[in-house]
Amino acid sequence: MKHRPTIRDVAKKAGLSLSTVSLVINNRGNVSPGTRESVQKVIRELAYHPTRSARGLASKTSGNIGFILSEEHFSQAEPFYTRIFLGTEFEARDHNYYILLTTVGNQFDPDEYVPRFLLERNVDGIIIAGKVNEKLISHIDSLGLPIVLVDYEIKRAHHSAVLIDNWRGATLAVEHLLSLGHKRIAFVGGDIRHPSITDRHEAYQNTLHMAGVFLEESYEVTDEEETSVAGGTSSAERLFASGAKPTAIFAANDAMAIGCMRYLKSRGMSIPQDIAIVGFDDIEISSHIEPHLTTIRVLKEEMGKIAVQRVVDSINAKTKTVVTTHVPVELIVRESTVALAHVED
Amino acid sequence: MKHRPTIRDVAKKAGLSLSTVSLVINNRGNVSPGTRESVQKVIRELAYHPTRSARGLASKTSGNIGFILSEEHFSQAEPFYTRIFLGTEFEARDHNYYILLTTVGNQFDPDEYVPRFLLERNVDGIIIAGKVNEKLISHIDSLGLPIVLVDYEIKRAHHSAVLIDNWRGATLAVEHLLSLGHKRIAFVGGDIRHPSITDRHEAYQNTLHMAGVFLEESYEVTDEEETSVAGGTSSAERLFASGAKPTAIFAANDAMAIGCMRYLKSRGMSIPQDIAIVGFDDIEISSHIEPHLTTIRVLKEEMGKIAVQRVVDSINAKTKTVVTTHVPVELIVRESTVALAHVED
DNA sequence: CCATAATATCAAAACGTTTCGATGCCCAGC
DNA sequence: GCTGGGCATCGAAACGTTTTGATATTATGG
Repeated sequence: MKHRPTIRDVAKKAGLSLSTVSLVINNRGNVSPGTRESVQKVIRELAYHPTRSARGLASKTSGNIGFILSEEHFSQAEPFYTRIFLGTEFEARDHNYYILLTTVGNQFDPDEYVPRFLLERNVDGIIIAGKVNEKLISHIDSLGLPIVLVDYEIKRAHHSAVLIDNWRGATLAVEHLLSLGHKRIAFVGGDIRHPSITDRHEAYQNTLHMAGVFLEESYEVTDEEETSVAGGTSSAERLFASGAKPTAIFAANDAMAIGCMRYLKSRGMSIPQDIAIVGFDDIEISSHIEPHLTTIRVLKEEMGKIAVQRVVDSINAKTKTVVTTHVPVELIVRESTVALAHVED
Repeated sequence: MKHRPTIRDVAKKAGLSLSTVSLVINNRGNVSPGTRESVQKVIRELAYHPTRSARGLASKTSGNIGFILSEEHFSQAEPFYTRIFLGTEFEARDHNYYILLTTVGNQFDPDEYVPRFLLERNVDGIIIAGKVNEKLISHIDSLGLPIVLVDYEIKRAHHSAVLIDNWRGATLAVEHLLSLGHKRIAFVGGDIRHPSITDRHEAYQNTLHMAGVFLEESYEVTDEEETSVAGGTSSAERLFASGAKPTAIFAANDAMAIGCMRYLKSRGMSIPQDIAIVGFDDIEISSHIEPHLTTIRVLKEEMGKIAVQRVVDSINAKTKTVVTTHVPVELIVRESTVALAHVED
């Protein structure tokens, strides 16, 4: 008996059939309490543990959850989606799943490349973080795998999603600036086609509108390709080149806010005295950069955690139900915002 | 034909046996070029792809690599090992492996808890990051799985390891301070039992010794439990309480350096004018904190990458060979160090 | 030209589970 | 006393590959 014990060994020692042992292992079927207990005893004695691949083959189940992220988001420094991913790793453990990570390009052609774990039937459900090609999503749908979207949304198709309360976050941010006396509040957007950014933009406009503040178009820079630090710098540059004279900037995320700060500093403006600035996401750097950035806190790990719960629910559910969760946000006031010194305008 | 094609379908359509098709798939055995090609053609036509669990069951192989991290290191904020982990995720993709992550406590009792992927035979090799219980390591050894250690080392047992060039890094750091005219250079250590910290400590002592600098024991604080920000703060406090009058501090890692900075600032000392400080690791915060921290850069993602290469090599190798890699380090001079203003002593 | 070796292919067994349908049993209901 | 139905258990098939050993064919060397 050099080999690891198999379910066969357990059955033999317990004097029962394979099927009964299997039923005990999976807590299923009608097994008498006495039998159940004696099987469990034998399992303990032999230190038996079922093999994942055998189990997978027989039950068409993998015990894994696929995590899909677009390549551009999984850059070394990406502080946002990476956190969500780590959140899923934590939570998966408690549900006895493992996370398989893959990245995908912006394009998707099922004849060209399909994530390996899909081809190999190696996942029971999928978590998609951020924006990916919709063809990929419908391809996964056609495989019948449960999908949970994180920080992304698709209008027509119905999928469970874990979303940021972007509208409220952006509203909090702009109201904070308004309450400090700012009126000429610029918006710096990045990739405005991402649903999250779109929402933040609209909430920005709405909040100003409700407050009776009307600004020229030049106060909104929304044609930047990348919602990144570099994008923030170039957006800030164009903002000021356009002739706008903001006293505050609301950036669509912390990366862009940091990019703006970089530009402002390079032009000798001081933050927050000359320009106040608010970000969104509360990535780790934000609390260390100088001045510490006022921002909207998003619970990134929490989003990953919820995503795992959702996808596990879907895997176990017989009936397909979609659930959309909006995780709450919080305004974190730090040093990059201060009351407007002298009221102009 | 509603189902996914199996290897059987391929064999039938190609007019060959299962075995031959399998040989083609795995690029093995003697298959005539013509046959090989026609099989590949059929595979393409049917869009066939082998199933992971079936393959796993038959070949006793999982296609996964286990990543083990101690719980305390996988805290939400842990910026060091998390990076190594992400590095492995990247690299694994290129080798057609997936990474399964698990955390373990400081204690290890094989009768109590064993990582699930070991019980389920769901990994082909193991990467261990940082310090974990040695009993766990020998338990894995007894399973016959290849192990690669990252940022950890065990004297007696021989395992492949990916290590930081701690000696050189610490030497660079201290020499940098010496070259700026500092002599009273304190060392703040944290968990001195971790091999990496030990090495840094010894290199610190050696470098001072070579330079003919001799300091009292009070300049070394090495009895802190945690190599963390909090540990840094409390170490700094005790350093100054001991009567030492350092003009510079070499902290065993960035977290501790940041902790020290926190203490120094709270006591109204200015960095680097009153006290220069050097860290180790170059975590992301270090380039954003004020003043930007001078430190030793460690290529964390690179370490993860190398670890994957090593473990994949070991998996494929018939003969067990151990390889130790020291990844190079680099001194990054930022704002927290400056030449000593007036020479004392 | 024969013996041996290398090449190409195949049939069958093995991998370790889950699941399906069958079977016997005991008990409730009429 | 018979019938139908849940309960507990079982035997066998199924899951989709790889691997092993056999066999037929072709090449190689003396």
